[in-house]
Amino acid sequence: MSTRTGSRHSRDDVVRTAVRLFAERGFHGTSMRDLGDALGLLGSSLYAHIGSKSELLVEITREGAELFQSLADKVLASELGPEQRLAELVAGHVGIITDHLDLATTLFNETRHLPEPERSEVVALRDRYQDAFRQVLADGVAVGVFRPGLDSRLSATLVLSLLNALDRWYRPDGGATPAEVAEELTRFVLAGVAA
Amino acid sequence: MSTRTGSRHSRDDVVRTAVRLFAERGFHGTSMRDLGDALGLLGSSLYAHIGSKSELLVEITREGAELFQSLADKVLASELGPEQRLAELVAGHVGIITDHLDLATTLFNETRHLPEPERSEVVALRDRYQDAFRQVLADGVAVGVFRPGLDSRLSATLVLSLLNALDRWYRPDGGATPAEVAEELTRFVLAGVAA
DNA sequence: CCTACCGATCGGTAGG
DNA sequence: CCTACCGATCGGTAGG
Repeated sequence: MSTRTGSRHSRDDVVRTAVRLFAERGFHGTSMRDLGDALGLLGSSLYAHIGSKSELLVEITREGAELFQSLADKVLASELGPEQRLAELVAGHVGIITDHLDLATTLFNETRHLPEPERSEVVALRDRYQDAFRQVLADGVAVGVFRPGLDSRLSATLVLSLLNALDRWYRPDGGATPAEVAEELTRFVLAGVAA
Repeated sequence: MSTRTGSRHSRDDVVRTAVRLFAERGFHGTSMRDLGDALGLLGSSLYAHIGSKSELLVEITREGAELFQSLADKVLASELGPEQRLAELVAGHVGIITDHLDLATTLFNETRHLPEPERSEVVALRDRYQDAFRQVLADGVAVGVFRPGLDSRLSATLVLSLLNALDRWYRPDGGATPAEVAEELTRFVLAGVAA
């Protein structure tokens, strides 16, 4: 429904529309003609803006992975204690997903369809991110605010399981605001690891 | 690596191989020729056993959804209290995923690619299953074993977020046995809803 | 289960 | 960004 007359699209328009379609139908479920249709041009015309279909996926997943990585860097550089750090990670994570729902969905579901070496790079970023959670949990155990004997690796996996599933059920027009969701998730997570 | 000489495949061989490939590469990332290759025959030969590619996905997702539904039916028919019911649901859910990993992965990731009306049917089964969790949580609040004021709908979503993510990280050759995973998940879930 | 195909669609390019 | 294509691959069928 965008104005057609005289409207040329930017490369960014193409990327943003690709994020939406990849999230809705999957990478292999979206053809370049689908993407062109959504923008009001031919599939072949997309190649004036991009080099290839997989380039789009690379760009999208990398951008998503970097959002999470920036959050971890910020929290780890802070002066907060383990409990506050965990709460900041949870709230920040929820914020990224609620603000960039299609980006997160595409990152979580389509990373496996990335070509190498980009797939391995995104997986490595994800592992680094998960390790930030593991570190914060281990620190909390060490200073006694989290349960003694807690398996920090497994617990990081469980916390991220909870957080990453958000893209599967959170909808902006749903009952809860992002802040309410973050609060509820924080409560659940802290209960799960509390001393 | 199956014996090739004189070996004809059953329809079930085709379905089981499809589950594996759909889990690994996704429905749209798996061609009928891929599937034939994995079985040692031509893509076109598959049509001696099945009617269509989407029929395979329908059968696979329906089978998966029914496993979970059977669990819910069994637990709801039991004489257990809410806490024990929740523990049985968690343990049973973990058992289904660890015993049928590719089936669960395909159910969770590929349901959206189902044709209608089958997609809606599977979604309805999933909603019924989720409602079993919601009911058990609400009962537990009513009798005082779960936290007063707990939002049973949201909590059911969170519990299932935790459980369904299992297919993303559980590996049979990983560090933890299914029983250990179930125990850890039960602990985490019960902590999250405890009074 | 293979041979021999089918029309449709795929990602992508040359040239303007 | 369109016109006019390309070879490759898609799901699927007829006939044996």
